[in-house]
Amino acid sequence: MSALSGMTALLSLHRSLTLQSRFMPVAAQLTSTYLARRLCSSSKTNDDPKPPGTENESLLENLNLMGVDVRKAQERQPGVFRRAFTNEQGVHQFLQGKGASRKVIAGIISRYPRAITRSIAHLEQRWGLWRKIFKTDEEIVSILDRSPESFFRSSDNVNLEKNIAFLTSLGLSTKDLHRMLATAPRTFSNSLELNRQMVEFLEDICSELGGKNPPLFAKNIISRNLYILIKSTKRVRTNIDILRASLKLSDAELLVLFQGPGAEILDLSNEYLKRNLNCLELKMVALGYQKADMNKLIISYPLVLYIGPDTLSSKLDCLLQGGITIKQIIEKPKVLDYSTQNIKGRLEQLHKVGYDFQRNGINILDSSKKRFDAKLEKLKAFPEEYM
DNA sequence: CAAACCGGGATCTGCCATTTAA
DNA sequence: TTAAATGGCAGATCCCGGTTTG
Repeated sequence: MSALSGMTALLSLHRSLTLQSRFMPVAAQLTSTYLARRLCSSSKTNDDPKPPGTENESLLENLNLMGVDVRKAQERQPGVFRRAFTNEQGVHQFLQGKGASRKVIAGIISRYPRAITRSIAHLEQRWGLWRKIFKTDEEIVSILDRSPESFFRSSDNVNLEKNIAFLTSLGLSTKDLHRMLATAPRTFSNSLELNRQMVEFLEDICSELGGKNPPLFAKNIISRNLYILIKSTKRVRTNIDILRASLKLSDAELLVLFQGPGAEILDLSNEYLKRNLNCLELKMVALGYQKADMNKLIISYPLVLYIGPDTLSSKLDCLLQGGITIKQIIEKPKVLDYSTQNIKGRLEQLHKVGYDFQRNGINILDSSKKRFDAKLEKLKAFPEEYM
């Protein structure tokens, strides 16, 4: 051991790990290291219940060599550091083999230390399940880098497998599944039961509203809002209630709204949704419009409720100052998609060429930069057509 | 042909609280 | 009793362009 520890300082991390694991062939490590460590520590410190000795120190040393933020890791999951056995070397090698850089691996362990309690066999299996959805290891590594917890929080591979089968059975396309695992990876670590509850809840809503095809309703909502399954049914239910009470639509209209564009706002935090609803109403009333106008806006463009009060307020003011009416915005709400900065810039450019919004509408604001610029060139060349 | 419609793509974790398992 | 597993929460848009329509 002393020769080893003397050398590690000079060796690269990779080599030092390789060297250390020579004492235990990787294959054997999976099953036997737990025992080996146990035996090792108990032989040294017989009846001391919490042997501090070499085990914990070698863990700390390994983690430091890997560049892990040990302090942070200990704060997050102290229990991991009291374990008799951890598999940091195996996990490191595994991730390295999947193409994760040293920095990425360190980040993963720093943020989710429990990762080092997983065995290689377990990781291989889990990785294989993720690979049913992702085509490359790189994709998975990038998700782990972003959200280590999503991959490591559950050790239940059977549950993961069932989740994949369940989500597939809903009629979600492989593309949907791919996007879901990429953007809301936590969904796959949910218990199957939790996911099932949300789906059933959505189906119940459909039935409640007199819908004829609850499974399709649920599927539509999920594919339009990939985050829905990592929200609580309580949250979604409250949002549905809030919208139902505020918009006063018929059941049929609600059905269309929720599985259409409205799906995107079902996962907002309840308070946020309420606040935005209130602020929007205040703003509309202040501008001299009715609640019915607001409802029309929300129904055709529910994402308006996604916009924070300050942003929305300044965006509307900006449009109004540019000579556009609320009525026009209600007709073509997609303009609200664009940033206030963008809108402001475009309004200025259009004013310079004397564009008449009353005559020509505001659709021009809802276009990609390329298309807008092309249009603007034409306006400069043939201004008379628009004056 | 241009305008209008419409959906897609980027991205959404990291922490705390509670329940369950050993 | 401890650690592991699991559930839940807050946070808060913008842009592009393929396809359809007229």
